This record gives sequence, structure tokens and C-alpha cells, in this order.
Amino acid sequence: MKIIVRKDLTLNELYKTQVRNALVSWFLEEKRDLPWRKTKDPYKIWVSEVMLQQTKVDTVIPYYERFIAKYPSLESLAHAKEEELLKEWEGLGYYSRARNLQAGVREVVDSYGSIVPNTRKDISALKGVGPYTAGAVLSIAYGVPEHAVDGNVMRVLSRLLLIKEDIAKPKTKKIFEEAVMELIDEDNPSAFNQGLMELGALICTPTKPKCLLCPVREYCTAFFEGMQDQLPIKTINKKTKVHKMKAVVIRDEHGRVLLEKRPSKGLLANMWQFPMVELPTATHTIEEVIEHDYGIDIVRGEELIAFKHVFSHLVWEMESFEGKLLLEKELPAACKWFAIDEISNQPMPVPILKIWNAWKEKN
DNA sequence: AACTCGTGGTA
DNA sequence: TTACCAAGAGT
Repeated sequence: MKIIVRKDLTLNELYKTQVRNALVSWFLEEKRDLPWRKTKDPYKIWVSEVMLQQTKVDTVIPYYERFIAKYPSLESLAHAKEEELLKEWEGLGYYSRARNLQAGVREVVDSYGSIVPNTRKDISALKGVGPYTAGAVLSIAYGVPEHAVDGNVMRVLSRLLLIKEDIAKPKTKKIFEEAVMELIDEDNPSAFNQGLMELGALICTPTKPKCLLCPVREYCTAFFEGMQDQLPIKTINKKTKVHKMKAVVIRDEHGRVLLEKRPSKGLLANMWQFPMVELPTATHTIEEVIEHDYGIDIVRGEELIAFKHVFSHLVWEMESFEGKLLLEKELPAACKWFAIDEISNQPMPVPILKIWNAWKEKN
């Protein structure tokens, strides 16, 4: 067997044909039965691709089912209230995905007659649709031969074609996009693109790839060289910074609970939380900082739970307490009192849900 | 280009 | 426990 890989990634025609046929045949035979594979509705494919960004298939499945049941069409999502939308997204993370998805959907409803555009130029202009999602929707929903390069595809192709560039570098992705356009099956770009990702998920895994089960093993340069465990090349990232946070579940004389809506940009944007302060030093008490930040006097009650919550780039070392309102002066506009049975209707991030669940168990 | 933006699972 | 990962996009 002789594998020919030129530096410009132009590949031998016979090699390309054999690889794409082996990959597509394997995918059609072995593909998992996933909910978004039962439809070609561009909207539903779009929803699934956004949910799957940086998120495991097993995590996405129940969210996708609930989301499509609640928002079965572009119009239904376009008309949804943001708080209800975020509630559906609660626990899935990367919440700007949800708001960007709705913004993109509204663009399609308003400017494209509710037809998801079928060119890379137009679909890429939609909010939240980047190079990957554009190619995924185009190829899977419309059968357009466009690249959809994600982490799986870079790992698979780095091994198949022995590409040693650092996949952590943004500009490296272009190499893989060109490689996909060289290899892609123009008769079935949907199965080809999904096949690359499915292969990465099931066979060509980050560690311990199952090469003996691989449908393209005989075409794989890394396997031929015994280098599959050395690829892809990926530089490591830095460590996260720790924030010591203290949250308080404050009740007023009516038994209502105080929530605060986070700013519309940044971490956990537009999500609700309990009043929370960061205490890097011990120079002030929680009551003092709460009074300063929220314009209310409280008395601190019993401790609820303490835990560490790890985000992608920072850590909250969280402590939480009960609190009782003594005096309300100038409540910030982002704050609002809620009856107990209304709390669960507000979209809250996982660490806040943890505190709320601890409070409910105690009370 | 480098940094921001969640969460749960795994070695 | 630490580290890394998983169908990326916005800034």
C-alpha cells in the first residue's frame, strides 16, 4: 500500500474514492439512531448543531427532544420569550448560544421568508452560525458539499492524512477545511461529514483509538506509521482563576425570596441568581458588602452548602447562607422579590440551582 | 490571535 | 484530585 499525500493536500483520485466510499458505507451501516437524524428540517438540524457545540451527544438528546416539542418551528422559536427560552436551555451551558440561535431564527423569519438560506455566505451571516454550523446545516439538511470541521474531523483527518499542525491554532482549521473539500463525497456530503464526526466519536477517539475496527484503517497514514496515539498535535491551555463567592437566599417579611438578573453580556448573561458577593479579603462582613452592593440590610442565617463550581476558564468557590431582610433602601433595578413557587420558573445556572435545591431540602 | 463563554463525564 | 475533554462562536 502506498499513500500519496502532497503538501498542498491534493490527493490521489483513487485514494479519495476509496476513502470516501469506505467512510460513507460504514456510516450508513453503523450510525447511531439519534433524534436529529430522523429529520431533514433545516431548522431542526440547526437547533441540534447549536446544542452539540462543545457538548456531548448524551447530554444534548433530552434537551433537543424537549426543545423541539416546545419550539417545533422557526416561527414558534422566533416568538418565544427569552426567559422561557433560557429556561429550556437551563443546565446546557453556553447560554449565549440560545440567545444567538433565537436572533438567527428571527433573521430567517424576517428576511428570508422563514426559509433557512442554503448558501454558505447567507447562512454564515446569521447570528451564532459559524464556519462549522454553516457547513453542517448546508450538508446535512440541503445536501450541499460544504466542509463542517469540528474537533472530531480535525482529529480523524490529522491521523488519516498525517497532518502535524497544532489544532489549537485557529489558522490550522483552514488546512482541514481544504482537506475535507478534497475528500468530500459530492453525492452524499451529509453522510460524509457526519461519517467523519461519527468515526471520531466511536472509533477514532482521542485516546485508545479502535483502529482494528476502523473502516479506513488501510488508508490511514498515522496507523501505517504507528503514530495514531501521537496525533493530533494540540498545545495545552492555561489554568483557571479562583473566585471566592458568597451567595445569600434572602427572605422578606412576606416570605418572598430575592433574585438578581445578571447583566446581558458576559458570564451567565441574563440568568438569575441569588444576591452574591465576591470576598477576596476578610476586611468586610457579608452583611456589609450586601448592604453596599444591594442597598438592603440583612441578618445572616444558617449556612446552606459550600462547593466548588468549575467553569471553562474560572472557578467559583461558593459558600451559601440563609438571610433575613431587615431594611430595604434602594434595591438595584436587576433585583426582584419572588414568591417561593415562582423561583423555579426563572432560568438559573447550575451552581445557583444547587443552592436552591439545598434550601428547599432544608425548608 | 487570544480570550471568553458551561457543564458533566472520564482517566 | 487534577486535567482534559465534547458536533464552536463571538469579540
